[in-house]
Amino acid sequence: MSKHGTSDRTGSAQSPEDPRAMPPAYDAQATEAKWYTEWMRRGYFVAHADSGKDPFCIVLPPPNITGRLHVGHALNTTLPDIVVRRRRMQGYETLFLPGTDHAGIATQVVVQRELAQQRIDPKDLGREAFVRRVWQWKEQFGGEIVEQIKKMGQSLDWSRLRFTMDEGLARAVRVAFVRMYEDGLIYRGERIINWCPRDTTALSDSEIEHEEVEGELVTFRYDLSDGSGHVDVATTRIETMLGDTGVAVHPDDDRYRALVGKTVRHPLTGKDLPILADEAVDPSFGTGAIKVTPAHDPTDFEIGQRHGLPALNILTPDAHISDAAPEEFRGLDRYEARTRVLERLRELGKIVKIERPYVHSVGHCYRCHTEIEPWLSGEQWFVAVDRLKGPAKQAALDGRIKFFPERWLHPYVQWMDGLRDWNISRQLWWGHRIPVWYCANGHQFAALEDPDACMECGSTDFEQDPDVLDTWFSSQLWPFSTLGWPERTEDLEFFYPTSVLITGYEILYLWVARMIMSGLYLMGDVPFRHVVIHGLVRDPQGRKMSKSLGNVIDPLDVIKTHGADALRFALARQAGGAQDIPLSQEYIEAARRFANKIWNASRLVLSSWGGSGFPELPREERWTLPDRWLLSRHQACLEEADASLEEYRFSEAAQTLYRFFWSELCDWGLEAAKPRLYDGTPEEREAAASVLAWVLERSLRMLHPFMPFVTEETWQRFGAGESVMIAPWPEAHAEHRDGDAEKRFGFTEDVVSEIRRFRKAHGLKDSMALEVRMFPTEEQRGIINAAKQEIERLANLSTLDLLQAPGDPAGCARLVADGAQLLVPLAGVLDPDVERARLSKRISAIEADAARIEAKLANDAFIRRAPIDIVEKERGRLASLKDETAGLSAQLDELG
RNA sequence: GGGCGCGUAGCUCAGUGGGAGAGCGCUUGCUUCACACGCAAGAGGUCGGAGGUUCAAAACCUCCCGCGCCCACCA
Repeated sequence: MSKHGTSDRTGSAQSPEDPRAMPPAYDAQATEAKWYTEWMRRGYFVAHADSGKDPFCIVLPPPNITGRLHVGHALNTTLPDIVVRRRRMQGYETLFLPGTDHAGIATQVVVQRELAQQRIDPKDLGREAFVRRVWQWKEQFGGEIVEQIKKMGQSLDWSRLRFTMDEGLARAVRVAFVRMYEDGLIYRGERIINWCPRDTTALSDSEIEHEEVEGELVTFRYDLSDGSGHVDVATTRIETMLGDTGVAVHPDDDRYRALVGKTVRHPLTGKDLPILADEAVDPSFGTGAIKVTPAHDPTDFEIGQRHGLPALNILTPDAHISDAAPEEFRGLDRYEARTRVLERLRELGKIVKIERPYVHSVGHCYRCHTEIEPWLSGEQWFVAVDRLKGPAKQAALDGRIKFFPERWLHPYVQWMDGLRDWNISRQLWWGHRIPVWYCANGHQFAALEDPDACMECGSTDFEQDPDVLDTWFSSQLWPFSTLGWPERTEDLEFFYPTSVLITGYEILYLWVARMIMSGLYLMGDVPFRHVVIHGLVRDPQGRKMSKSLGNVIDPLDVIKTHGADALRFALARQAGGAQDIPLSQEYIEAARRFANKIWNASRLVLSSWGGSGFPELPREERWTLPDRWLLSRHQACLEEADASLEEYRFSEAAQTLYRFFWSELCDWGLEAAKPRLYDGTPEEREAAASVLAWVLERSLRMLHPFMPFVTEETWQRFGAGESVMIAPWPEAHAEHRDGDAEKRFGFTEDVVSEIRRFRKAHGLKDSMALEVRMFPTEEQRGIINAAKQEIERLANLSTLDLLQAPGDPAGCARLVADGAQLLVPLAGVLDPDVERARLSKRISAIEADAARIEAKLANDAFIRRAPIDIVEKERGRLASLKDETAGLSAQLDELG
């Protein structure tokens, strides 16, 4: 790449050899293809733990390898990249660490589905062959995912790419498991778990999605065994009564006090079931008595435990009626059984009433959406959370971990409070196999390495637990397992705790909360200091993106047509306050146009600026009013963007930059500089170009985290360094803030706009230069003199004459702008009707304004209580409005 | 049952105590030496409703209406 600045390009025509030659339209495709490779080649993404800089680390939430990414991932990777790129420019040693997640159940399901299409039953393949198939799947989609992420421009350190089942992380999982096992935090137990009958595996509480379902609440009758009466109980799952082993009432319930200790007779099995008293029963619900089904309901299981009731499991793993039930129901699936049991009870006259529809909440599998069965599946592995949740809660409460936005703290704390032991065993093949072995002599042991013999007795007759771990068990280690834990690597020492975690609210509990627990337990410190929660990307109608709706957007399609910068900016511009993001074509197109705007603004500035390197401002004495205004606005933009980004308010920062760049820099700053750029003395040209170059170059740096490609491509043309990626984040210049310049330039904007309005109202051609006279106040005279040629150009005036005495308004159209009277000697040629309409409209608008202010000022309480500067401001506004109406009204009178 | 978010221009949304904003769409004019992926001007809003606090409310408080989400062992 050739260096620039060896020749003076000012005013010279662009030639193909000119390295600054820029075509009139920005070419995102070419630029993006070029720069990502180049950044990689130069090693900009690679972190160095020994650089001596302060560390800044974000681990990417690892996408599942279930398939290609969707635009939700574009958001998920872009927001952290924005943060990382800015911190890198601020001089931190940044590590943005990529990886993918094996996503146990989710991936197993998609691979099974694929096999099903080839009519292959995983059981026929066997465990090992099946797992090999999944690894093949991983190789394909893991690779595609990486390519997708690269296309988005994310500055991830690919030399540290990890996968939740790679060798190092498998080791981490083992060490974590064994440590927790030996510490008594992991135990094996038999209790009711959430069972997905379709995936035939247990699920944790967090993997259940509750949904309102219309069912029926059936109240049926249990007759007392001694025939002396009955107890009525209600249920929404009548088939489970096949597994009833008792009836329970509240101990203080007088209605049933006499029945406690007696038995009822099961109408379908003939067995006697005890009536017992337990605090868990809510006497105010239904009949106040409940059927107890220990094998199929968590509450009932606990009641059964307390009272020594047997657990009668009447369901098979795929939710058919098991052999434990009476013969006539065996083999039925749960819904058929529901109907049949109801029929039988009705025949027996045991149905008391049926409430239908009865809306209640039912758990569904978060992967396949099948109704969950609370089920006694046999032994499962659990993480005991009591010792983990306290510290995890405390870390958030005392601010060691901060949530952005802060309102997510409360759901987190509440979730921790209500947390119960975590079921981590899954009856799947794809995942980290539980590192526990059982020997023929009944020993059970956990081991870091696959053993050759039983660690207790040396027996070689042993086998490993067939289950795998919940995929989130490995995910929870992500912030440190990826850095090398359990080894005390340089990376781990340097980058842990990581700085920020940025992710969607949907995995706050599944993932974020657990990383905090495990980080505190295994590392002794929080896994990250800030948690930034963002929303979900939705379709333009606000619907979730899903394959079944067919509204999934592949980020690569967007990038192909609009560019990665456009996608990034569109997302960032809408990513505020953890709100969901309805991603519409319009936003993306607006962002694409913005990239083009950046390109063209750069084109203009670079064609005028002859320097090379970081632009330097001219001496302050040379700054014109538009310069001062622009520098002031630019500084304001930096301050606002910085403040927003420190709090991770991406949309706010993006909007601030967008507005400054387009509405201020381009619409006014560049336009106001043109008189000097095109018609000024060489000194004026250079000064104007330098100010623009200085502001633009810094603006490109500020925009770089959002739009890395277009900013790099344009920034290169300054010849200020290797890459904008590693250029410093702009330093603040508080001294550039200039309220006076902003006020004065605001006046010139008003004058220009007023003249443009006038021209438009009368349909005067843009090409027709107007002559305008004014008799300004001293203050106005100063302002006009400071920006006369700018006003003339912006409003397309032939001359703007400043009179020494009030001019004769006869024959002139009168305009007012911010209290200043402007005379346009054109009255004779203007349509009086149009002029009258124009004047009337302006006058009534002003009068409405004035009336409101007058009412305010007439309010005694306002004068007394409002701050003096507010009152003065209103007085000033009123006075100037009065001035304006006076002139306009006079003219209206003259027109008759 | 508990908690949270949202309701502002036709659409999507920003705006948290002092003159109602942006993008897109719409109307009108303009190929002017960065950009028609553009420039300029304009139309369009009882800021969900009702009370309250305040000199002053789109913003703060209360209630209500509507939409959405999360949590919960409502049998």
